[in-house]
Amino acid sequence: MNISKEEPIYSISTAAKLLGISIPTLRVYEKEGLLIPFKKESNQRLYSQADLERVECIRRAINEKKISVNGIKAIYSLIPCWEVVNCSDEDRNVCGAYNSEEQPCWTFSHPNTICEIKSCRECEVYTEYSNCGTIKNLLKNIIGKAS
Amino acid sequence: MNISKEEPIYSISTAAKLLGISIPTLRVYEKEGLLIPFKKESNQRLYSQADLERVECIRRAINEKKISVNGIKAIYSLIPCWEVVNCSDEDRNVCGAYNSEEQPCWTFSHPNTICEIKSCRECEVYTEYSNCGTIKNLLKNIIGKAS
DNA sequence: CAAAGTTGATATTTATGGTTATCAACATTC
DNA sequence: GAATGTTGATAACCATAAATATCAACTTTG
Repeated sequence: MNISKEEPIYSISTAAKLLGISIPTLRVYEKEGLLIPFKKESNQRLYSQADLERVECIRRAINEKKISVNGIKAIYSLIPCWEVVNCSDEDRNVCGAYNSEEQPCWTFSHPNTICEIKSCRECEVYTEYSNCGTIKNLLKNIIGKAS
Repeated sequence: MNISKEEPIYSISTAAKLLGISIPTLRVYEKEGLLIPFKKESNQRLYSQADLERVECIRRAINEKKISVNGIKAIYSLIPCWEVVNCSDEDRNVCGAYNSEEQPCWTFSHPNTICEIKSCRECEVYTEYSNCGTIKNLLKNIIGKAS
């Protein structure tokens, strides 16, 4: 079931335990914009299974591939979000994400764009294409449609 | 004149001096596949003005943007070289670069592909699109043609 | 042919990014 | 309402990536 994988159910302490890392580390990843945990009204974080896998992915990039956090952010910023969400030319002009090479698009607020109302945590760009090793495949697919 | 900017004229010691870095650092960048200096028959390296600018670009990524060397390599690997050189489907199947997310395409040998005969140092992929902040623009252009 | 510069490789240094510990204030739970 | 867990923030730690120093062997240069 897809729904269960996306369901935010783990508190930050259990998430940390399941991942074998500390709580501050999870907060740092979030602060850096690598992660968007669900937040309930009380501002408490909740993590889904998909979130945990995402973190494992990030950890592999840092610890095995030796890519720095800022490197990961730069890579995320290359995702052609404008094509995935198919935003308008006007949107692109005013969108900080479209013109950034340092921050993932989901770290921006998107006033006056199609993304304004969307929740980035649930956006396809964030959920589908910022996982391990899918970005180049996305590029292949998108560009493939052209030629 | 374009020709003078590409002309390999600086020895490694003068290149290092001009850049304000040490000789081993230049060798490391090369070993990592970030740089392809010209080599004369004697195996001695020669650097062009364009090479120097390229190194400055790399240094900015490392020192200011805080992107690790492996991060830079991963970013370079996302350049859609297959589209730039317009290689065939068969080429893509056998090309290590097409399927790598860790190494820039120019760090591969390309037997039985269109790139086999090309010198990567002079290839458009290497010279045009692996400089500071041009990759996302390249993506915008290529994808723009599609829609 | 002597001097200066190059080669690749290894060892060393150093700067810092990634992680964690700790804190007071607040929220939740039973 | 007592115990447990959360929040954000600051400070400390530590592993290691990035840079450099050094080496013997070999080239080039004047």
